[in-house]
Amino acid sequence: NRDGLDYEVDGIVVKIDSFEYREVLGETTSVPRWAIAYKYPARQATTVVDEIKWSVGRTGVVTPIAILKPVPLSGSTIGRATLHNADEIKRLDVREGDTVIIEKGGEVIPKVVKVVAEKRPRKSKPARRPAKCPICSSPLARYEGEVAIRCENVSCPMQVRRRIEYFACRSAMDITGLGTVVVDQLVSAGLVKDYGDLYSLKAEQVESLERMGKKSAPNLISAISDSKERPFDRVLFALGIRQVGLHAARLLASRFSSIAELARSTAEEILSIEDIGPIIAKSVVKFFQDEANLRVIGKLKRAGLKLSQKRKRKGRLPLKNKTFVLTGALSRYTREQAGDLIVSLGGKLSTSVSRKTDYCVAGENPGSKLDKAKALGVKIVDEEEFKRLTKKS
DNA sequence: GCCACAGGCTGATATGGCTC
DNA sequence: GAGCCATATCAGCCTGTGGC
Repeated sequence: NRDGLDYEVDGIVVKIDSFEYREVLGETTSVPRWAIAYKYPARQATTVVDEIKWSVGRTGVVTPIAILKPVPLSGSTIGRATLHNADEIKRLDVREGDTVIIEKGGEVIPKVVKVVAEKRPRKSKPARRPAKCPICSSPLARYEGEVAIRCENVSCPMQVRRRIEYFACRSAMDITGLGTVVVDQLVSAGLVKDYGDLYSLKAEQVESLERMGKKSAPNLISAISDSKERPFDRVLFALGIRQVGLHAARLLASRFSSIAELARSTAEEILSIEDIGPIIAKSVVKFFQDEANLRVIGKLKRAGLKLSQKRKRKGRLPLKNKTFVLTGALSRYTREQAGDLIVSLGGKLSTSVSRKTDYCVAGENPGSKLDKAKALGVKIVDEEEFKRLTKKS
């Protein structure tokens, strides 16, 4: 019905006002021009804020977290909720000791919705943002136009730990067995001062750590050694250059064939890459101007990591200019494999759905991205169809 | 300058598997 | 059995980019 309809699935009412006909990937199809999905309201719970803690991330951003009296909500027990930043604390006027209403956004993420003002303790004081880093006591800075407050000490022990964790994480060097706790131990024991030191670790050194033994120590050393095989773009991502995530790292790797070439490049040269703007370009240049970063890269080079790549010959790119979003679990591919496949065939992988998305690949238990894709008229494909699309090459 | 879009960053819980 | 890690899923906020 071109004029629109309302329908109901499992108690969820979807209203479609009208349709239009669009050319989607060579097929003429009808898509809703305007639609609203009515969903169940999020379930809420009431609890008390025991404490507001401040955590330090790898970039030095200091983030407030509400430590809550544990309360069951939507199938899990909530004990913490991010407060995002000092402005959010001010907006909510949340204080230690406050009774608050919480809910799980999208049934996953705990969120403080509001404070129950009438239950506020008499002597409560407004939460104050710290003047010093909670870890290293360095003064905190807040730059004009930025919401975040930052610890500027690049040697802050927490930043060092987080950078190493980031370097080792799955989407970077993918070092199995090197998680938060092991990184903490390595840094505390003085065995590692930066991620470059990982490659000179010996099994005997690791063995002496808590909960490490004759089996896990060699496993960790072997995992670190295996990571030397990660491709150039992953190494670039793992370096932790600010503003350079997986996507930007791939773009840089497609333009520069070695880290030396990238380090020599000017902001203008970097800026000439499509989708890279002045902020990212400046951030890359600044990274390679830092002596400490160059020293760590030296360690990586001596360890034999892939700091260069051969120019790729461009084969057929059947997915060229097509943007994909993945939601849910696929049975034949991990998310990473599916993403790599899309990129290798010329496609673009995105994390959020928009009108510009060409395909939403929906696996088992898809999330809200599928709803959004449907509402925007994005072509939805299942795993079989995804396989056919990628086989066309 | 405004706006839409995309990516980056930080944070959350649950569960299964592995190691000690 | 305890503890840790990996994995999966997503939110919310912020920022960068490019088009108009």
